[in-house]
Amino acid sequence: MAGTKEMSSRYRPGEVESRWYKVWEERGYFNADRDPSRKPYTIVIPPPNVTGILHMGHALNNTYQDILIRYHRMLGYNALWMPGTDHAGIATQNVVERKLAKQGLRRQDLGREKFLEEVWKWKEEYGSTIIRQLKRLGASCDWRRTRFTMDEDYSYAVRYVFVHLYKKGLIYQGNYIINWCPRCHTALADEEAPKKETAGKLYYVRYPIAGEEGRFITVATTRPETILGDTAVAVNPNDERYKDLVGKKAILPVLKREIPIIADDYVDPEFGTGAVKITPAHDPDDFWVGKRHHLEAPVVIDSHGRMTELAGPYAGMDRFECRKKIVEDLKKEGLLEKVEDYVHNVGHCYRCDTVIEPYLSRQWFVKMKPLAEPAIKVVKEGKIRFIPSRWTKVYLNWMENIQDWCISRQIWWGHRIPVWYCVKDGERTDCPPIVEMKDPKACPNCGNTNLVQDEDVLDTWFSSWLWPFATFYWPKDDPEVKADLDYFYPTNTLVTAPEILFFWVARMIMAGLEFMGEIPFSDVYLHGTVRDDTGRKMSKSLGNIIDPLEIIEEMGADALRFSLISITAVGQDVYLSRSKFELGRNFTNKIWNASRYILSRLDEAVKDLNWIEDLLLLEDRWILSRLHRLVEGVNRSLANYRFNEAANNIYDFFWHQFCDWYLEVTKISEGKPEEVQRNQERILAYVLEVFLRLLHPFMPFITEEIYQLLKERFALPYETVMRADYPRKAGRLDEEAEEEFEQVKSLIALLRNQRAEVGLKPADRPDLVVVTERWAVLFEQQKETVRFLARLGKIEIETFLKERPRQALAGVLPGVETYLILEGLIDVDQELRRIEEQIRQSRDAIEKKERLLSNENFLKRAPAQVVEGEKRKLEDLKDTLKRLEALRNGLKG
RNA sequence: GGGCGGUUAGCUCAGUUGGUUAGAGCGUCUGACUUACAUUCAGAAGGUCAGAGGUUCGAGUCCUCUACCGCCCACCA
Repeated sequence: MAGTKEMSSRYRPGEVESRWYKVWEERGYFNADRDPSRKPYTIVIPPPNVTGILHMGHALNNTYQDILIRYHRMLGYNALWMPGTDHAGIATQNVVERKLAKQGLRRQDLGREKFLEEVWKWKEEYGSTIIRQLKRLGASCDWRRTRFTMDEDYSYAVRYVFVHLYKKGLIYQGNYIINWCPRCHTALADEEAPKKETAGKLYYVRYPIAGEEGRFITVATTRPETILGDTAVAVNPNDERYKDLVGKKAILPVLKREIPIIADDYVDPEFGTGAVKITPAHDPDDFWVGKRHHLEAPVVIDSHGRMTELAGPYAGMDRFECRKKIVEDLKKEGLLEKVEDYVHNVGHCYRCDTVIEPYLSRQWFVKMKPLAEPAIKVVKEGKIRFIPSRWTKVYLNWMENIQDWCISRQIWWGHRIPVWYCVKDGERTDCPPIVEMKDPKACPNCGNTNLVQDEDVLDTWFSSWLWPFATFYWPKDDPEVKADLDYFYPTNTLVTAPEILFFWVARMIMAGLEFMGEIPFSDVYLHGTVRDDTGRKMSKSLGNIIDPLEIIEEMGADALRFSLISITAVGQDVYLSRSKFELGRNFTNKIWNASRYILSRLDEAVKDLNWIEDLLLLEDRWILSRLHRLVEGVNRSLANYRFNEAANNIYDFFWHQFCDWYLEVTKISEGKPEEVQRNQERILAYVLEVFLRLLHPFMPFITEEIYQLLKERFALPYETVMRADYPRKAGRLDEEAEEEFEQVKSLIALLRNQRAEVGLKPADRPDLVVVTERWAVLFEQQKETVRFLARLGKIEIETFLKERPRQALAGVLPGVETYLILEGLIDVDQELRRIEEQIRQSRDAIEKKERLLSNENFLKRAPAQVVEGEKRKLEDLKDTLKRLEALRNGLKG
């Protein structure tokens, strides 16, 4: 009563959700502290970028995590969801650079220190946006523990790891080709240099063979300016055409340098001429060929995209100008065989669209093979499992072919590489680089105090891969820290998108094993990608995003969460449109109204949920059994990460069993003693209460709101549904009640169907005669239910037909005939035709069943249970046919 | 070029180890303001489970091949 009066028929999620989130957070319900008396359950959040705003992918990802956390919290685990954000080096730096650009400034104008101050300022101001948005979603993280990958302690861990790996010989410096934007003058990650289909030309160029006048080897290239940096021509070792040329020299056009002709499997004999020019300094593939064959790598294009001194006569020219010029020169020399139009993929700077220049430079690497081996082992041994399991193969395949990891980035925002060089007179000395935990004061080799730190910062993933333990202040030498780690690590489940399986997941496994000596998590749940309803990935640039916050505003976080989970099958991509969220919105509305109704129905005298076994009616036994079945199923589904299955079962139970049937049946008061009615009220409240706990991980807000309203009426044992026990022990399953109530339901369904067919109005209440031996007792008991739900007048149950009612619509169920008395509405001929049709169908079915049951192999090999079932079905079919035939004869006669 | 996913009702998709007459949501059609809910209720129509072959007493489900769609990886100049 208190509360029920204010309950309007429209649920208002906005107010409810912000109110409860605040309460939960204030009361510390999200917090998890070490508690040896309870088992921990830990999830680390895949840290969103500080620049991030919540998109649908986050919404899906974090809903899964929140369901897992809330579920386990209710199961009694000490559940910790560790939150935080990632500094996201390049992305964040770009955001701040863009902001500066509006004031007409470049980062170089500010200088490193000032620029970093700007980034930090930006981070303080906007970095918590996504955290606030996660709260709107209902995320039950322990926010006290929120970490950032650039926190001081975290940076300590990063440095520790670098030093550790360096000392172990797993970090080294080497030359590498990176994506370089000559306009922005910065290195770009592969994903920041998207390949675009570009119309270009394929130039066929003749390289004369040294010492064999008039003989050529023709190569094809899209970038003739790189000829100047060629140090070899390569052919496939099995290519008969060129076999005799391997080992000989070709003369590089223009520069007239002699370069070797080499054989390498990399060359595809089918493409172009089957001969490839090798430019190790300006093509990533050629770079590796060059490595294998110990070729020189002259740099002919500089960081501004201009030709270097090594380009000889072209020095100082722009790379594209040079291309034109060199093509002309080749033509003049008669070395240009032909030019073809050619469409190929070229990397472009995602910021200014400049064509990327592959650029050779010195970078830091991590040797991956030694780290990968144990990480392969734990997956093969099943210590870490992927859900869905198909990702196991993808993971192993990548790990077994792993390449060394380039960890240096030429940007400013990030963890500065902890390497110092000994410098004298502005030049690096031959002293080895200094790599220490403490900033060095002097070179340990020569005592020189003029030390210069490496300019570069570390790849963002070099800090992210430590997330599962660095967030717990590892490797701080502190008993508290150690105890915390010992308790919460390894974590349980990692929930993420497959896009970062290699970037992040695989590396966390390696880091966990290397630094903790233990796997970082045991389960990896990989969910699908969120797409729009035409199948395109949702992205800002495509303009096809559906903003989760808008959906939350409009329909509530519960509706958003439930809709997402319900329509996303395990590991499948999900195609979204705004209308799909109506599913969840309508469900909240249904829950709200059913609850409102139940609360209003409860009699003053009803003070507890303890229903009395002896007073149970069929429908009560039925709904209780269905509830217990649901509890069992939901736990099974959740244990197997089948979130959508759990959600859909809960939905179906509540809407189509509990509301459509049970709630309706309990409205009948005729023939129900007072105490039985009171008992049903208790069951209504009981089912609702269990249902709320069952649903809570999916829809935390509305369940809490209603739970508290219920609490005003009943002495519920829990302060909050958040900390209530999850229903898990299935109560008794009452198969008899389920079967019998299904009989009643099908009788009602048949009658409703017939009513609709003849177009009866709701107010029309025809009488009914039911003839049945099998269900006579049951139907006699359930007369009121049938009468009420099928909107009938008088019902007579007979065990045999005394006299066929003349004006009646007949129906047949196994073991049952029904006669709906409809004076003046029956067309005998039409009736006859309808029954004839049913007889025909019935005979077909019987024939099919008899064929099956006369098959000896079936009888011999199928399980007895199946055979029994089929036999019973045949009996029912025969019974139905018999009744139909009797009906027909009756009508004819 | 490899690997993976998908193809089931008009649309979007479920369908756990092979076992009744293959389900849901939306949409469509018919009817209803039946005092919790029109974000609702009752009812209906709609499927040779992409195609072919195989295994089996029995296949949407397992195997092989084909077609189309999509994704990921890869060094085609």
